[in-house]
Amino acid sequence: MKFTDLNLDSDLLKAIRRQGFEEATPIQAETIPLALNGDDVIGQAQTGTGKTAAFGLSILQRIDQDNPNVQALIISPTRELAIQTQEELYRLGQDKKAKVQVVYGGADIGRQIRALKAHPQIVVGTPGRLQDHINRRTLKLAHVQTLVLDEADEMLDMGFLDDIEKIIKQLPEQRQTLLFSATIPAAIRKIADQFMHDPKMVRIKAKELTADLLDQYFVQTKEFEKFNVMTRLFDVQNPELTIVFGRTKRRVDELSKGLRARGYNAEGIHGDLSQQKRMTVLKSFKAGKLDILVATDVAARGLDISGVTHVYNYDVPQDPDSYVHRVGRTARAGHKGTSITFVTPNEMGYLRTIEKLTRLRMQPLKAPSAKEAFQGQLSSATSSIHELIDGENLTKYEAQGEQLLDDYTPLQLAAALLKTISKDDAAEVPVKITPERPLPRRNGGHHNGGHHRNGGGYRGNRRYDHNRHGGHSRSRGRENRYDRKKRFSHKKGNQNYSVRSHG
DNA sequence: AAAAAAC
Repeated sequence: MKFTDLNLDSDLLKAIRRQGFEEATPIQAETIPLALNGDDVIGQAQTGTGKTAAFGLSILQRIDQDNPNVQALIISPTRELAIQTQEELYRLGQDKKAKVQVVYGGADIGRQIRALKAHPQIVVGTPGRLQDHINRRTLKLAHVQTLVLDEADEMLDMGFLDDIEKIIKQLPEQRQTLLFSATIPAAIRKIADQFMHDPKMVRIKAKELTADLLDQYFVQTKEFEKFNVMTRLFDVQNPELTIVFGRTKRRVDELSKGLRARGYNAEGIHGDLSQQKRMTVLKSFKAGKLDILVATDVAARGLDISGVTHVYNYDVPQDPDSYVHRVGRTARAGHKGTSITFVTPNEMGYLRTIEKLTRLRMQPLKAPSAKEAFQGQLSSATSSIHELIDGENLTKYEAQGEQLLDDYTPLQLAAALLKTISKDDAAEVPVKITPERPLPRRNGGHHNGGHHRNGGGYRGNRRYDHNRHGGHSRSRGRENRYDRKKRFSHKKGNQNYSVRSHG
């Protein structure tokens, strides 16, 4: 179905066209007519199916841009998702001149208050800060016509039920409610019974998340050698846009620090970082200035980052849903993706459970040997140097003869090669990652025993003192494209050592 | 058991 068949305003069609969309996704094709008709809708769909535009377009169509009141409210589980939703609505609503404001915690509330005074017609936010604005009476919801509960199952899991109920009580009874959720457990049904009127179900078949586009692997490895195995895999695969998921915030800190110590271009993101930091990290990852994003599950759901090639699960995810969401960050929009999950021998049961419940299969992958990793590094360095001398400027260099020697002496080229492979290089920095407490037993449903408090001696917290080696960055950031002299490190290529050859 | 979310 094409967007032009959906009875949308020319303003919206213009925005859609400008973004290069033509075909509506299944969730859009089914949801938009219902929502335009004013029906309540329960949409069962994973992220990445285009559900933001599904509710966004119908909201924008029904908005009265001459009415200064807040007419639509969208509640999101995480700040990043709220920001992303606001951005998408802004893009779709530009020609319509509808104002969209996002509010979330960890950011200056004064600025948000001023922005809310400027009369946005659509407000996107996270539960806590929305509640805060409501209490301060800086957000008035008396004229809201449409409420969207995005990632509703997620919000319930996070314990937002109370907040959401409180917010809903501020809304007019006469309104439209759109609820989106990947799963529809009993608790969601209850919310629907309580707060929705004769909702229409739109169900998108659990997107065959896989098969052709996503290559899923697992690597069996002992806890203490995981980190080394991971960097070897990086050396073999040359990650460009890679997300590494860790189980805890502390782990994410240690992993990103360790990766930087070994010269990888990595940054961490989790809920204890300032919102400022979270935003800059995500932004630079999206812009390709960062090769590796190390994240807790804060980044597992809903985030749409184009071009992610690899997802690593440094630890087996706690629950199957988490696995599905994490690996769903790659293989998006028709692109291929690879996921690699590390599993210790006694966690194999978890892996099998995930496979069973998600009906997904992971292929075993052998950890690369040190030699293979070394060859991977060598190959990267070689292709870097090749790029220096015969990349886009080959013809120029050929025409100018000795110009090459002026720019890069053979000594410099040799040094570049050596730097990448040298024993003194950052690649050799030993990194110690504090072992995590093992996962609780799956059966029985109750966490018996094992209730040590955090820091009860278990996390002995011996920090490794990394030698830092300044200067040598493995960044292949796109912004450095023309800064050739600095770019002595690897570049992609290296197909020979692709992970698929082990499959 | 952990993560997310309001100061």
